[in-house]
Amino acid sequence: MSFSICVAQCTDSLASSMDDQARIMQSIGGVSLSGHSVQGGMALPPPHGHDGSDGDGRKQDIGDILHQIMTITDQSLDEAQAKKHGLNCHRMKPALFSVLCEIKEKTGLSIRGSQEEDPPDPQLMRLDNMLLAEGVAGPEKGGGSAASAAAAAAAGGAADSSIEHSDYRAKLTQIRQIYHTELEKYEQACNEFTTHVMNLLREQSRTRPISPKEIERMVGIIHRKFSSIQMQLKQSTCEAVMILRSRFLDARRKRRNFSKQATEILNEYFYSHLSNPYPSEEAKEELAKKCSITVSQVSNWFGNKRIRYKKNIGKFQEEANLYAAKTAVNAAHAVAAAVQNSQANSPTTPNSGSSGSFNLPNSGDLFLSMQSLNGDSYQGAQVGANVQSQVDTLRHVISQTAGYNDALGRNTMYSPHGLHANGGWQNARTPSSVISPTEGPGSVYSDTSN
DNA sequence: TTATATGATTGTAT
DNA sequence: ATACAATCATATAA
Repeated sequence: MSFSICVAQCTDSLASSMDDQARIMQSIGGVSLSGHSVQGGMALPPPHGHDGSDGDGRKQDIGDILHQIMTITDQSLDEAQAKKHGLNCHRMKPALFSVLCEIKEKTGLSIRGSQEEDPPDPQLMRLDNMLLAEGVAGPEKGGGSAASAAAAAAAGGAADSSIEHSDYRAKLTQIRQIYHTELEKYEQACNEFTTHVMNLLREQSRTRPISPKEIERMVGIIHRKFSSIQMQLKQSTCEAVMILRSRFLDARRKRRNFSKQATEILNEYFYSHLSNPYPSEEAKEELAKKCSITVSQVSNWFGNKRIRYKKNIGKFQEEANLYAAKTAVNAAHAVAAAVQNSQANSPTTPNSGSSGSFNLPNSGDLFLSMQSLNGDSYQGAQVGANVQSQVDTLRHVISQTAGYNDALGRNTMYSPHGLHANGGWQNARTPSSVISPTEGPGSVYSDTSN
């Protein structure tokens, strides 16, 4: 797609258009003018200074002029210039010119121009919309190209998500840049060419019958040609974007399973927060760091896990038991320490951090896990209940690592108390503050059905 | 090979 | 914006 093609195409249409005119003129010279009067009623003015009443001479005169006009393009520039000047000064020129104009008007040549206003091409609109949607067209986000590239890089570096996306964005920016410069180039070329042609036609309109309307038409032709070129540009840009997109999508689709360790960590968190498996932003960041994955991957993982767990709790029971036991083992130590600590401090006020704000980094999680293990309701006052009893429960749980399932294949111990039949954990969004008074111990197992 | 598991994407609702 | 649900496409187990 280059300017030269464009010019060539435009020139083609110009040439063909001019051919039309030439043909018309030929027909005028050969037929119409040879008659007594011109079609349309306008008679030729009487030939001044020509003594002969001889019609043949007059015809000859006109024929000469027409011939000169027709052949002017065959001659060298200087010759043509001279001829042109001569013709312009010819005494018959104004009359002939006006006659030609009139005839041309009547021949209906300009009818073709009537259907100019092109309806908005649906395909072009489609392309425009897509480019807009992809952020190629439209306002440039983030200022200049360098700035936006930097912004993309910064976003990719600082915000977790798009290390892989930054590359995509950079490429997209590149495409956009090319698109815009090309577009500008075309616009400029179009304007240049238009003014050039207009000047040319204006210049020629002194010797040829060219109406302003026709110039307008010609400009229309040029513009259409250029816009078709623009469409090609848009199309290829779209294509490039699509290719880029699919390539990156493919790359992202080519998933790799997380490492065993990462899955372990995620599962541990999930099952120890079974009542409310919605890690906060900070928690996600920490998990992401621990698992060496991105935060959005953590989000994805939890999203998938929640939904898949909920969908088939029975299937995950074993896993639940496993991780519950695992966290319990860890908890045992931590709690033991906590017990010692609280005993040393004050028995009546165990760690008041019921919202998971223990001093120890993990103890919040552990508490929740114990609540789950307990089979008791998991909120508020229970958190502050006798620590020793929780330790007992832990021992109990640890002793039966296999667990036991009820008739529905659900373990009676590790069901998520926050999970409700109607659809999930939503009601337990804020674990530390939500209290479910209606839910007594034992009643929590009857509501998980699928 | 098929079947299941799993990470990612998309569309939708809130 | 976030979560959910459905779905895709691959990875891995059978």
